[in-house]
Amino acid sequence: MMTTCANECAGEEGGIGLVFLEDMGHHCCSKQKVKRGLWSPEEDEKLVRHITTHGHGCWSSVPKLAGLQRCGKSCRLRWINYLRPDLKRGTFTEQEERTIVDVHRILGNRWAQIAKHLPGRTDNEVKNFWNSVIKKKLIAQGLDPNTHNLLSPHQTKTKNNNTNASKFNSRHQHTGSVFTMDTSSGNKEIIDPKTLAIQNSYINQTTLNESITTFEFQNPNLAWIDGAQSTQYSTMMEFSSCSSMESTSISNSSLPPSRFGILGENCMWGNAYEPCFDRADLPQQLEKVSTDGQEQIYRANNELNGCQQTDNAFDGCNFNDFEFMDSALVPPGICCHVNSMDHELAWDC
DNA sequence: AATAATATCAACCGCCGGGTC
DNA sequence: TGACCCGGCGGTTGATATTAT
Repeated sequence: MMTTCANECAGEEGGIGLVFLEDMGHHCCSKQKVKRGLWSPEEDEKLVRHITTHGHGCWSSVPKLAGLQRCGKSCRLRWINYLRPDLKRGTFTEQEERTIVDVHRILGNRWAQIAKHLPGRTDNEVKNFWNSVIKKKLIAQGLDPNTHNLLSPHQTKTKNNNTNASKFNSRHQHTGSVFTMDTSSGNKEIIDPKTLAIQNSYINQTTLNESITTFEFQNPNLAWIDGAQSTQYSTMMEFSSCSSMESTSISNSSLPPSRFGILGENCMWGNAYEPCFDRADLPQQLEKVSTDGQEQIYRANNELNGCQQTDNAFDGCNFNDFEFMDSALVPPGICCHVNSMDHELAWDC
């Protein structure tokens, strides 16, 4: 028989000098006077003593059993976010910071999921750290913290005066990249990135030569890769050919190194660099590399679209600063560049 | 030293999905 | 089948700490 929280909470009385909530909020404790605000050391002690002795059981019954004038939700939150013995305190390490950025790129604001990749950290802690630190760093580097894509010059100007973004745009524009056109599908269905994140997008593999293999995300709804809402082509990435999941590096490639990692059991994340030209003009602005069945492989022309060499603008900037630009999910089991975690995300340029 | 502005983070609020009746 | 409860989650708030003026 289920015991209702309201019944359990009935009869509780507020103490003197505390801030109590009456007749509002806390739907589970609507008939109870509950204290709000910061927890006192005495309350913490009561809660810890109760949970270490009896376990929390039903959270709604914890306040009464522990002698607290809080609602069950508040007790649960206090325990999970602050009193739990396995919590890691202190500032986030660089490794943790990278993990947050990497996983956030895949999952978005799913803080609880992200926190699972950081032992001892809570979703609340991760969320606060993101909002107060990481978000600002990304913006300072000209990246949209929501999509992890480049901010447009306008957005960059609006959100931040830092000029790194425009510098990076310039650099990006002469990066040769390989793409593929999906000429067989007219499917423009827009897919939720979060949904895509849990799908096993099939990848088509094309070997261009002995050392370079390209992989195509065949799902035509690859909006997620470059942040566009719907595209009919998908970004290609270059990988060194190898036969296992062992770490490898790209050789003899004009591309900056791509980064990949394994996320959970069923998916893998990675990033690549995208071209700077308008998608609508894609076929005209790419040099055809090869044709393989229905797929046409293109390489971006370095001189296209008015993109000029602007290396000087990047003196002193490490390309690693921008390695986490674009990302995509690929299913596990393919071989690719997997040394992402070896790369430092250098926040300072 | 005083005040204002900004950053940090603990806690709350409201919603949602799953389970039970 | 619908109402209710609970745990969990993400967004937001507000108190406090820190930094700038």
